[in-house]
Amino acid sequence: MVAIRLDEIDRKILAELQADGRMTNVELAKRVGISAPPCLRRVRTLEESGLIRGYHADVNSRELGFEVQVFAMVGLESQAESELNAFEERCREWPLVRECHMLNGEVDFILKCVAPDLSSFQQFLTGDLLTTPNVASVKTSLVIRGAKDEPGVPFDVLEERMNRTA
Amino acid sequence: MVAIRLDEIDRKILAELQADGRMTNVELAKRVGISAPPCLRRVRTLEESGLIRGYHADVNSRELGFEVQVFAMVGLESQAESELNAFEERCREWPLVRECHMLNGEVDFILKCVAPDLSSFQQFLTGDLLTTPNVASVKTSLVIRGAKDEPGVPFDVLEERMNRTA
DNA sequence: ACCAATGCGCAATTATCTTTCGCACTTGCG
DNA sequence: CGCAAGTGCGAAAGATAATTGCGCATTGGT
Repeated sequence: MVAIRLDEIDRKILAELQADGRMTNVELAKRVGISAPPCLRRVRTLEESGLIRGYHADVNSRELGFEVQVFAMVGLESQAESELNAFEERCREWPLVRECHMLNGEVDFILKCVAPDLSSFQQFLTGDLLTTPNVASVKTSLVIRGAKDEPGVPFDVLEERMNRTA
Repeated sequence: MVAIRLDEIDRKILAELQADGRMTNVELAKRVGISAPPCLRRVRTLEESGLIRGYHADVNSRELGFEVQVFAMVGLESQAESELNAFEERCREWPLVRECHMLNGEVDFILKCVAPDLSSFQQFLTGDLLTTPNVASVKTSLVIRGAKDEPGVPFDVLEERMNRTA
């Protein structure tokens, strides 16, 4: 994956598509100040370079019946690379685990999980997570309420940095 | 927001749009097994009902220069509702904070943060987060590497539940 | 059995995307 | 300095997709 040089227009495109991924190409072109064809070419380039990984509908999981969100801090017995990989692979296979990040510090992994209800989660916790070999400790915290949830890039910060460097 | 009754087709639509938010309506209709017009009508209904919150491009923040990801566990002095709201409002204003969740247990909030580099984050930590009134303790953990990151709904689990209930 | 309501599919219109072409600007070499 | 090659842009035309209106079938209730 080559490092693509991004100009102001590319960054605007990314910001707009992050805000509204279904925007039409003509609308996008209008907003970033160029005509449609070169705009589409830039988008394609951004997609092929991997800077745009994809587009996803943001589905309200709570309304769909996943009312429980839990963060789980996991510590392992062994931190050998093979063991770390093995645990990560397990996480990829568990549908209730939506995110898995390896951390520094005393905890090895943090997992973001969803579940339809508490008993479903407990079932997963005791039946799957805690019975996984090499798992030494798990501390879970229920999400009481969400105050902010905007995965993505803060483009305002990015612009500021670019202007400083330029 | 009324509770919408979802049939199999609606759930397929949600799953497909979560996987690929830019899919054309005709392609979507083909995949879920109906013709284009009723498919579009269903999508509009799902959007208006709030089940689909929006569509977003998934931008590779690391490639864009945000190489640092940090989870911050925050404890407050006072957990009065007004204080909780005040802290949440702060989080919404900080661009480096992408997620803020209120938790049960000893920690009051967990924050997912991004930053261009460590010093930027430290600047935010010492300059903003730690100087915020009512913040009692902050424990941060750097993300070493990400193993899974698929925000959204596990539709396979949902289908299984529906079939069991039906 | 009838009627209303809901949802699907067809067809036509409208909007959008894709492709091709030509032009202007920059870059590098003679 | 001049010229050729490469790159990016905008305009226009053909292809594709989205949207709307309407008729019909199915369902649920009377």
